[in-house]
Amino acid sequence: MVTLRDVARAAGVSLATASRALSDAPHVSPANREQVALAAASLGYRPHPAARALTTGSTGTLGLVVPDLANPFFAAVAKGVQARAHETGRDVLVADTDEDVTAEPDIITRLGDRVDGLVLCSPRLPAEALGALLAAPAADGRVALVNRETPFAPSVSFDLSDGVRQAVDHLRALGHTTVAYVGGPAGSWSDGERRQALAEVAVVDLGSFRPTHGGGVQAADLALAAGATAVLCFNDLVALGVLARLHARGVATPADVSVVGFDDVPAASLVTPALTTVAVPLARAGREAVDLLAGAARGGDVVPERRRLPVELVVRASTAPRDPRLADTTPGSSATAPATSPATIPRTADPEVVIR
Amino acid sequence: MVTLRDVARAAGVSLATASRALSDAPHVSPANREQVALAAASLGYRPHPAARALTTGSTGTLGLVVPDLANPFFAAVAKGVQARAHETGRDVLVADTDEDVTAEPDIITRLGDRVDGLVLCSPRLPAEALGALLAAPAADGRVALVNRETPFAPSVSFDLSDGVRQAVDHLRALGHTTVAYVGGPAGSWSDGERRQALAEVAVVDLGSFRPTHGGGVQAADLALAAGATAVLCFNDLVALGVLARLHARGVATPADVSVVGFDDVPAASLVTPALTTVAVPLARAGREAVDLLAGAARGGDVVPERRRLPVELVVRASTAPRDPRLADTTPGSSATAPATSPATIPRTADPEVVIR
DNA sequence: TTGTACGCGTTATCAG
DNA sequence: CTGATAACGCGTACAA
Repeated sequence: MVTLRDVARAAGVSLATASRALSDAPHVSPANREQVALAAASLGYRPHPAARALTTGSTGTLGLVVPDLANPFFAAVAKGVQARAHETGRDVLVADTDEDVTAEPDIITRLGDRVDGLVLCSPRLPAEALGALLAAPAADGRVALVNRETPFAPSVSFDLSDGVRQAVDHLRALGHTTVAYVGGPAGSWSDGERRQALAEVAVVDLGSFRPTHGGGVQAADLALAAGATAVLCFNDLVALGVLARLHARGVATPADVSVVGFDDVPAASLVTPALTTVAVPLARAGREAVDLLAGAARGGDVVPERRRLPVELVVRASTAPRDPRLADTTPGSSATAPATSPATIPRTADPEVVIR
Repeated sequence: MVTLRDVARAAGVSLATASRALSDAPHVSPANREQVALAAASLGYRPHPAARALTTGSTGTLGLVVPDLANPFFAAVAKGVQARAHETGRDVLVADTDEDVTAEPDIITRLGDRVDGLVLCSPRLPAEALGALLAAPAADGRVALVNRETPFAPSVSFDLSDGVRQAVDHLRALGHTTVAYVGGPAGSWSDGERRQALAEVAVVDLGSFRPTHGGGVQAADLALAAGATAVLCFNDLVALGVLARLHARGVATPADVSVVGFDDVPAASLVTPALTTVAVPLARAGREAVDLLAGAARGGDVVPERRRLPVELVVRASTAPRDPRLADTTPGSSATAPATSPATIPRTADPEVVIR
């Protein structure tokens, strides 16, 4: 292994000068600077990361924690984090918690010791646990959240409420009066955000479901039972499940019922019918989270920056006018569900149909 | 920050004793051992990774290089690597090369300095470049390959030839006589492996295509033009493209033509019709690659271990008998393509139909 | 069994 | 502008 010592010797200077020359520090004669650069290049010198980390205190490494790398949602975020980190000369240490929320704190702590900053993408971690983690002085200003917000750390999330509005507007414009919402995990920040917008737009809430294909299959039957002609899903995976179940039961999409997803993962555009969905800038969120890490040196009790990225409805083939023959008559006159006053939002696994 | 020094002081012993106690080394009195453990626990001591790395020479970190984290194929491998690394107490540094083969060597070198071992998943890196990387003494026994083989490093790959055989047998059993193969990237190891099996089973080779949805769309028309009633694809993404194009052109799947994919990525089971595909144990490959790293201390010119994992055809809904009415008559009598002697395999981007 | 002291490769401080 | 030299936190010969 070639060390700085070797470079210094070859260049005929001291260790200190060699170090300064290579780190572009001032107080080095142009001549020496060049000699050192030359020697370093010809010897193929590469600084020892651990040694450097020991003295400087910074590792040149970022950490990323996700529940599941194989989930296209997190994969996209990871890709963004990775790209931005590399652009800024840093590497990224990833930890896949495999959806195990209980193991998360330990994993985060362990990772935290080895990195300069941490990007957390843990939708399911309870708020208290998250707060405790963020309270540790070591974490101060060194962690950024994605797809979730907290008073204790900067974050990059999405304008999900607006996404819901765009989707519902789209559906209403197509003449759908009874649209159902297939919710995501109960305590999840992002599901709450979606529901917030739902409160303003009279939708049949089917309850909470696992954010998977299976969850969608389960929800599809409920949506049909509720007489919905359009269903808005927590995410694309769920929407795909709904699509599959609908197809299996012989109801045509989008002729009989329209389906809208969330996230716009790659698979959304590959299925038939291609999924209408709310596109969310996942990779961009990852990139911006990295940038937030750098500028997060909040001295004292400055409120952490919260970025909320815009989302955009992508209309594809899974949505269509409610009924071609009725396309330009007045809608809303034949709603089948009884009008009820807005109740508290049901977030039980046992779906319950209410009008909101 | 709490250092070993603090622990030693709190336990009333020297640094050396504290160090030994914590690393389960011998020559420590039970009493002291306990005192140290207690002190460490109460102080919340966590060894400084960089300091440890500096003295021991090992970082407790593994590296993983993939072309695209968002590709479900690599995501699955990454997940396996991650899981196994964590089980063995190590972290993993991932590098997404973003399909940029030219940048790969640098990325690998950079990463190589920061890790104890490297798992390489670079299907497109030219053999010479790979050889050069592996020739570096620093790489000796510290890198394992996934989905690719070389004489210079251990590897975990798949029995792709057998997969092709299983797929073709399945198709033949269903009465298909004209089956087309949609190839992957020309120089790719795994495409070569598939083609090796094709040489034995008379198939219409459509040539090489980009391993994407678009590649499949492009190939579908060619398959139709070639009069194929069944098409075997390089991977699931391509197969999905074929499916989509077929659907768009009004040819029914699997009634008119059967489609088989490769890899069994999650999306394969989510589409309609669900894709018949050759399942490949991606995550397992990732895990085993990690294990190969550990035992790869090959002193001298021992030949590196090559593991080849079994694959399995998963029959779903995208394949069916060629023609229900002819299901039990003798097949092969009405092949439309002219019989030609096996020629060299066309691997140009300009597809060329040949009988093999 | 225990403690002292040195070294790992760099950066940073402080005289020259 | 330059060069000794002291950390950084830990592991480990070596001596006690």
